[in-house]
Order: sequence, then C-alpha cells, then structure tokens
Amino acid sequence: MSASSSSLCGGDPAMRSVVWFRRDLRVEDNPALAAAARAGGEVVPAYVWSPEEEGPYYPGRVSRWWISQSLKHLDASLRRLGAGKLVTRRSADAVVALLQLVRDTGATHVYFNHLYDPISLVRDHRLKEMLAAEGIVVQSFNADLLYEPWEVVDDEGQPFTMFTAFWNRCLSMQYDPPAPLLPPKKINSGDLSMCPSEDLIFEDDSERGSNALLARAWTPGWQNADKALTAFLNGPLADYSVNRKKADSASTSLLSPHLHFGELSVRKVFHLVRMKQLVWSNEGNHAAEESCTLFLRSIGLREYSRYLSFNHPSSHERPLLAHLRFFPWVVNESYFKIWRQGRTGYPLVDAGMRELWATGWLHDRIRVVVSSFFVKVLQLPWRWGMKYFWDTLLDADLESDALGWQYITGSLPDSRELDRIDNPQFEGYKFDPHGEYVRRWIPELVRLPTEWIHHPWDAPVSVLQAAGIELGSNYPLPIVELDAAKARLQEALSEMWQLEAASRATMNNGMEEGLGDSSEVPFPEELQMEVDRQRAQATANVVMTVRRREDQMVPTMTSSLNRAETEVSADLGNSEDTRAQVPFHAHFHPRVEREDMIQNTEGPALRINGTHQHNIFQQPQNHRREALAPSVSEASSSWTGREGAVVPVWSPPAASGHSETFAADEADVSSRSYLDRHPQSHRLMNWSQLSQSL
DNA sequence: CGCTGTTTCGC
DNA sequence: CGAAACAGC
Repeated sequence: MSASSSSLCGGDPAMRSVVWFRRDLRVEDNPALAAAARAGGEVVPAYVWSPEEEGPYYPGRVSRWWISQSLKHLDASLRRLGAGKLVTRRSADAVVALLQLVRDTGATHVYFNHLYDPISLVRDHRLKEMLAAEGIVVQSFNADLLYEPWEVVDDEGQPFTMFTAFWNRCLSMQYDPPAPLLPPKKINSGDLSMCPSEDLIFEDDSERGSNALLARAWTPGWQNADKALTAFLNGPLADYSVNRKKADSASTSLLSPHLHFGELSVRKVFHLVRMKQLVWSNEGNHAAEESCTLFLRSIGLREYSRYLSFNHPSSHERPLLAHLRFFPWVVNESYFKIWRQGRTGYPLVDAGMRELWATGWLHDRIRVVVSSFFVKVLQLPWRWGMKYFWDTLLDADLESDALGWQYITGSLPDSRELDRIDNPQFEGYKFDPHGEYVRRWIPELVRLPTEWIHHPWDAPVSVLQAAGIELGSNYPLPIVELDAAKARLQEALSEMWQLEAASRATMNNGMEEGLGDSSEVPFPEELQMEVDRQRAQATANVVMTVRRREDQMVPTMTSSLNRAETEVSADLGNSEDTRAQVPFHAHFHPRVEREDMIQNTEGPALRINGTHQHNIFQQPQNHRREALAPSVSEASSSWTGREGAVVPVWSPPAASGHSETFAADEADVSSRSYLDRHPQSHRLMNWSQLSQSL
C-alpha cells in the first residue's frame, strides 16, 4: 500500500479509511463515520450511485431528487468537519466501484453501516469477502435500527412472526438501544488528488421543473431532518393520538423520507420521544403519553419491516403465507391505470391517488385505503401497487412498503383478513368527515355537499346537477360495485384454496414443486416497454428534452398550485398515462442477475459443513449458527460489539430472493411451518373448508 | 349505573 | 382470534 507517503496527518500515518455512505446520509450518530474518525487516520468519505443494482426498484424521480439534495448537504457537513469532499462514483456495480476506490486511495480500512434489503444483504456480503481477500479491514455497524434483527428473538431463540410480539420484546429488551453518537469533532482529510470523483446525475431536463417544486415543500439533509424532528416533538407529537386519523397530513411527523435516507437516526428519535413520554407521564398527561406510544409503534413498524426483510428476503415479491400464492389476481391493466389516475369513482380513493401522483406524499391511513381498494376491490396483483408506490412516493422504502402491502393482502400471519373489504364510503366519513380532503384533490366534486361527498352515486339528481356533476361523464361511477367485488373475492378465495389443495396433493405425490405461483405476475406490458425505452435512453445517454407537464408535482396547500393541480386533473381523462416516466432501470435482466448473485455469494460463509445452504435466512437454526459463530479468520468482516459479543457476518440469501430453489425452500420450510404456527392461518383454513363445501 | 352480549378492529 | 369499544338491559 502506498500509505507510507501520507504522513502529514495526525493519527496513524499508515492508515487511510474509506467510509461508504449509503442510506445513512448523516454525520451525527453515524457509527461507521465515528469509527473511521476515531481510528485517527485519513478518512475518505464516499458515495456510489449504482441504481442498476436495484433491479426493477430503480429509485423514482422524487427519491432521486432527495438523494441529490441530501448528498450536497452531507458533503458540506463533512467539509466543515475537516474532511475533503465526498468522493462520488457512478457504477453499475457498487462492489467494483468500492474496490477501485480502495485501490485509488490506498485505503486499508472500509467502514459502512448495515442495510437489510435483499439486494444489500447479498452485495454487502460480497463486498466484505472481496475486500477481505485483498487484506482490507472491513467493519460494519448498525445505524438504521434500534436492535439488529438477530438480537430480537422469542424465548426459544426463534424470530418473531407477529408484529405485536416483536415490538413488545423490543420495548422490554434487557438493554436499551445504543445512545446516539455525537458527530465526530474532526475528520482528517487525506490527499484526494489521486482520487477523482465522478459526476452523478439524478435528474434529466424533463424532471427539473417538477423537482424545483419539490424543494418548496421539503428540505432534505440531516440537519433539516433534525429540525423536522424537533418541530414534531414540540408540536404535533402531543396530539398524535387524537389527530392521526385525519387524512390531511397536518399531524403526521413527515419524518419518513428523512428516516429512509438515514438523515435521521431512529435511535435519536426513539430516545427523544421516550424522554417526552416520561415528562408527560409524570405530568399525568395521558393523551400525550399515549401519543408517544403510538408514534413509537410506527417506528416499530419500520423496525419490523427490516426484521421481516432480513428473515424473509423475498418478502417484497412473495407472500409469506403460502396459500396466498394461489390467489387468482385480476390481471387488468386498465383497472390499474384507472386506479393510478384516481378515476375509480370512490372519492376517498381517487383523492388519495391524485395526491400521491401530484405530490409524492400520502397520509398513512390513505395508503391503507388505496392499497386495500387495489387488492380487495380491484383484486389487482399487489406487487403492481407496491411498484407504483415505489415509483411515486417520496419516502419509498422497499422494506416498509413490502410490509404494508403484505399486511393489506392478508399474507402475513397478523394481517387483516383478505375477505374483509373496507368500504371507502365509511372510511371517507371516518378520515375525512367534512369532505375537505376529497374536495382538495377532486375539483370535480368541490360543490358536492358533505352528505354525499363520499358516495356521489347515491346523491339525488337535483343535488348532482346543482353541483355540476354528471356521473359517468365528469366524474366516474364506481368502477366496481362493492357487492360485486365481495362476490368476486369469495370466488377468488375458494379458487385459491382449491389450487392450494391441488398443489399440496401434487407435492405429496413426490413432485418437487407445486403448481404455479400467482405472485409472479409480471409487471404490466406498458411498464415493461417503459423499461426498454429507459434502457435505450440510458445506453445512448440521451437527455430527454420533452417537458412532461403531467409529472408529479409538489405537496402543497397553496391555492395557486391547487389551481395548477386542477388543470392537471382535468387532463387525466384523455392524457395517456405518463406516470410511467419515473425511470425503470436500464439494464435489468432478472435471470442473469440472479445467476450472478448465486455465483457471487458462493463464498465460504455460505458453506456450512461443506453443504451449500440455499437460503440461510429461511432456516433459523442455520441462520443462527451462521450468525453467532463468525470465525476468527473472518474478523475483518465482523466486529466486536456491545459487551464484547461478536456481531455476525452478513449471511445473505443465495439469490436476490426469488430463485426457484428458494421458492421450494420457502414453500416447504418456511411458509408451511409459518402457516401452522399461526392462529389466523387456522382461521383462514376453517373458512376455506367452509367455502369449499359450498 | 354496572353487567354482558355484540360489533368492531387490528400492521 | 381476542381486546376493546359499544349497545342494551
């Protein structure tokens, strides 16, 4: 290594570290950065933009905008602490880019913080192996969670399978989550002249206008996240328990995008909220105390989403309860488009979809409403909906969204039942009792009295006329009647059980695998074509010049922008669906990639007693063995944590989470036992027998 | 009232 | 299903 030449800085002159930033874009309570700073050598902060790795989950426009802003903010903070500029690299493969960066800088150490999505689990494991092979010391840390997934287990040492039990255990752990770390006092900058940065491009010309609007409503960056937290703690938090059911977002924390990109430490949030809670508890302010409990529960759901992803890396693509894989989804792209455009004829659903489309934001309750409608009334494949959320939400988060959609779809043991259809009319009066939310987002209905605002189809003709509404013309009739939806849902469920039974019989007859898996419905053709178009674009490196006025706009309540929104809404009917302009990624070849991953991860860590483990996560005992026994030789890719306990080396799944072997494994090993262990599954079983006998 | 059958709702 | 809110006595 060339480190001997760099003796100008303090600390160990022979030491130079790379800190790899990902979704931990902060200097406060950032264990990887703290460790590098503490080590005393020169620190090279780095960011690699490698969205191709995300496969179909190439970040959407608003997410990319957020990253670009947040990186600028981070760079400025690092410079203030003495670091050189944030080194940026563009690559289709972050591991390759990191290795190159390490060679460029002559670094001997690499520090980063853990991520728990399936892609990262595999990639980070591969990185550790490759760096270790070159003699580089790698240390990785928990910066994203209160407790690492493997720390939270039931009395038998097994991972929890229901949220409530999981969260109760988190709240009653023997030790508190680590206290947040202060920012490093000083970071030694190395000589980065040999270490060029590459320009990162996060938006094209067509997106610039919409992105400029975003900046009016949101300020990315860790210090702004901190301000948002303080504002929330001192303001809306106390009334959270009362206000959280209102559809307009005045009472939500608005912290989710900050948390997603790691601008805000969840441990800091946790500790500060608990302190508030203690104060309010002592004051006897029960409502405020309850608010803290409820808010922390939503933090807990975020924790649980990582927990689920870690223990079931395929949870963003496949239902955890096996029988759901046989649900006959309605593959209807026209339904899908109508849902996206907010033209279902159910005002609350339509208002939500238009808000999402226009602003990239949606209140949690409304997310449940629109996704539940998607799955239960339209019976569209839930992964389509999840993908759309991914493309459009400002706080798009694969783990959280997978949890949410699986919950709605009834494919988690503690989900709500699939056969219980939520009535958007009733929910409308619950979450939006005066119809203000609907009127804000559906200008067509602005003159409709509150009495009819959530069910215009029942309104007398005279009322509709007075409001200027002609159903089926300027506002649609319900796309599907709820009674029809219920009937179709019952039918679909009994078909699901028949298929499930048939599959089970097939497997009992010695077949390796059961019948097909309805969760593998591909994304719609038009979106596939979009992929191709984006691919062509990326390859040619062509910058789009067409301004797409239908692109998402900014969250705002100002009247001027409301008017702009009105125009766009009026457009919806005849404009082609342009929402698909959030790029999909350029070089996505699922099968090839999958094989790559299998090869790449066939390292020593995946071999236990010489036997290849298809998927360590699916088999708790293996996972635990792996997790708890990192050998000394792997010291470079593990670390010594609290109380001297060794924190595990990452044990990635064999594939990104959807290989055929994995499917067999999971259906057999995981989901069936999963099914057997859970009360609700039994409930569903009873129901199925009932419906089959009809 | 306080008791209890019924409905609602849950990540 | 099971806790909690609710309605009815």
